[in-house]
Amino acid sequence: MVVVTRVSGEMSEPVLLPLADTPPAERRDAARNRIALLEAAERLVAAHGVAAVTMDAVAHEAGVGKGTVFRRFDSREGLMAALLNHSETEWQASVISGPPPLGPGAEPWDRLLAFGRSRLETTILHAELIRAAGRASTRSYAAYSFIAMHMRYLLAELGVTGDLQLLAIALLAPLEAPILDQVELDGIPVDRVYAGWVDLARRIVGR
Amino acid sequence: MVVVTRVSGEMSEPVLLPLADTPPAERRDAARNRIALLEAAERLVAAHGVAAVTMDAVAHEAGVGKGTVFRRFDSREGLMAALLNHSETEWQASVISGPPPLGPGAEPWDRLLAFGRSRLETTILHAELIRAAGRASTRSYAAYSFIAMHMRYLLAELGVTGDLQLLAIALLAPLEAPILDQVELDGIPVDRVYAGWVDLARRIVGR
DNA sequence: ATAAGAAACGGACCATGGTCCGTTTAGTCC
DNA sequence: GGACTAAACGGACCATGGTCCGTTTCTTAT
Repeated sequence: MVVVTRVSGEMSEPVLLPLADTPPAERRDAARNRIALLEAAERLVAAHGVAAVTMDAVAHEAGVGKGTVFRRFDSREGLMAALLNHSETEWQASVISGPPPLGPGAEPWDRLLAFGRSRLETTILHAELIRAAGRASTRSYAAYSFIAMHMRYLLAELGVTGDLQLLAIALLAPLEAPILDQVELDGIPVDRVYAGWVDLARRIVGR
Repeated sequence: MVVVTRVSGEMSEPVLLPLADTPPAERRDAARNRIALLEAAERLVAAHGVAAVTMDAVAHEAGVGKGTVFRRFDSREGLMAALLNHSETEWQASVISGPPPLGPGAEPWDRLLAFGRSRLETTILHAELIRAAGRASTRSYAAYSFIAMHMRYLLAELGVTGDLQLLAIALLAPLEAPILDQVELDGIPVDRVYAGWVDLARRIVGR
């Protein structure tokens, strides 16, 4: 939303130029509370783990009413998804502009391998949060669309042809929390999962 | 567990030969209640959908206390997983001994394609239940191990070499509910998902 | 048949996610 | 600055999953 300070002279026409269908902008108190809640939640996670992040607890820790938590984040899953997005921002930055081979500058194939490895590790690292975010993590979860998009980009760079969206999903799936769940139950070590994934990538890309 | 009827003559020795660490066998009332609960739950699903399957509702419908429901199935997810297993039994039978190409008798490649298609449809059909079963659906969910095992078998038949377990997971992943969730959000039609999966299979199998 | 022990039962009770609505507060317009 | 409106607030309230423990029922041994 673009705010134009009132033109002092005559013709004191419109002052707000809402871009397309931009949401009406957040009220100050609302914004303040969002931040307070996010920080409170982070504090709770750090101190007592994801399980301790109760809606009541967060509300209390942030010094607001419970209703406020729900108005801001819709549900517990929504709150978790918000935490997740925050956590993954740094990772995204390193993909977009960090050092190679994860960041730009390396050969596509090497970037792909680095991407897979890094994604696998990040998923494991955030596993608790991802599970707690449930479906919200794939929905509003900005992180996911980024991941899928980048994968499509890498596949295109590698000259892969076909339904890139579907191929990207297929290549990403074995690195996602729900699938990893299945794997870890059998006690397979991470390195083997990665090795299997590389083999898969080779077959898909055609190397 | 093997039960040997008492030998009428002398030497009236042991009567129960528990195999290895077989659980102590279910008491009559327990067994009766398990069935009553399962049927009650099925009735509720049929009548009002998965969402209406409340633990209280099931208990009431089965004419049993709530505690009993939990003792039998551990949790709501556990109950859902049980329902799921029941639903999938028929499908499993058609894979094991039904008509080709899903059942035995067809070429491995054709069986693989039929398997993928059928699995995709079944997942969509049971989507609600699968979601409601959550993690229990991959854990105790007997159905899943069957699926994975059959996929490994087909890959082996096709002469695929490598980490078959991992490849099976990768090939199955795009047909699973959580991944399908992502796809359906973008409104991709089922046929396209299937086509994408076939392409994936081709690349993995090497055709 | 009876007694003893183990296992199952049932429903009150607790914790937590989610809703509702009367009250308060940030913006806006004069 | 004061009035007005829409949005945000807060916490009582509800629904539902899950636990607990005193009571009842099955099973086995005598």
